[in-house]
Amino acid sequence: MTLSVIGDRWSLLILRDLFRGVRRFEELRKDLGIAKNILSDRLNKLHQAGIVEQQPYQVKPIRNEYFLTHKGRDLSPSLIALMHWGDRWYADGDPPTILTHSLCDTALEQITHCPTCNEHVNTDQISSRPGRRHHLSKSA
Amino acid sequence: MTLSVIGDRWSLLILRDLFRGVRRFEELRKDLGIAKNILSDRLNKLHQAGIVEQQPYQVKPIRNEYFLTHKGRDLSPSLIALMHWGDRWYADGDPPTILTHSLCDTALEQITHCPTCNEHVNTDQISSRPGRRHHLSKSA
DNA sequence: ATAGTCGGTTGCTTTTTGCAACCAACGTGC
DNA sequence: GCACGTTGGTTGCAAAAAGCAACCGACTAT
Repeated sequence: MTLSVIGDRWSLLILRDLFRGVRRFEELRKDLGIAKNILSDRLNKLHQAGIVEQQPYQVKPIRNEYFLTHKGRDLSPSLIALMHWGDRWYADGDPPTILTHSLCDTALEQITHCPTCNEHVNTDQISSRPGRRHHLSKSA
Repeated sequence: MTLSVIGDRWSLLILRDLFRGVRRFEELRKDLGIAKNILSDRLNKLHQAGIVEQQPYQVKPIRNEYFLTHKGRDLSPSLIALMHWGDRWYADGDPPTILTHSLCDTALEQITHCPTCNEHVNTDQISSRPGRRHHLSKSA
């Protein structure tokens, strides 16, 4: 499910840019180097999925600015985590984008937390178990 | 960069399965419904990218089990975040996979944390600023 | 020995993406 | 008012990626 929405070459990059405050079609296209028809298609699909909101800043012809919905902003932990991963393993200088706490401008961290032990959990202390459903699905 | 490695329809799903403990080719194929040639290709690419490790459990012909490397396990915060997002917005019952703290079997949480304020940050308190580099790149 | 499974590879079809051309409506200069 | 550039698209065609079916060698179970 999740990846049927954002699991292509461009959607996450578009979302990252929207997150970063890029709003207009042409800005997105230039920044990402994406073909216009694909960008158009992805923005519409993300809109249909309720992740992106279109706000016309002009009618005749309709011209939109693109914003993240609540559902879209709710992807931020994923984006932060992916960006940090890229920074750790592919850093060749300063990271291109830093997400910060708007109140103090500090770069944010992602923490995996155990509510029972009330402590930080690092990656080799993570197990997995299936949910109650029988069939496996593509929820992530 | 990041998305040139994991930004396709299957890689994240494969990683999620590996994370979940699926080890063998045929298991992956059945679970995901992916074509064999694509699975073969993705596993090789992930191997080349240093994300997946191949351990032969049989020679003649060589047959591998697939494991995550440290670099691969380091994607877990991203996977957790994406799975949680899917659970929140597309839940139709119990989540298909639950990641837990191996010490106490509690389902894990993802927290966005500000090291300066030393507190949890929710999505509408997040800003972004560019890193020092001039050109924009695809690091996440 | 026969059948079935596992982990692939090869070749072909279908789907997705990329690219270039085009277009309508606006803004800008004159 | 008119030419010219910009923005935000759409359309049509070529290229790349993914899906599908067939095959294959080595093992395993009967």
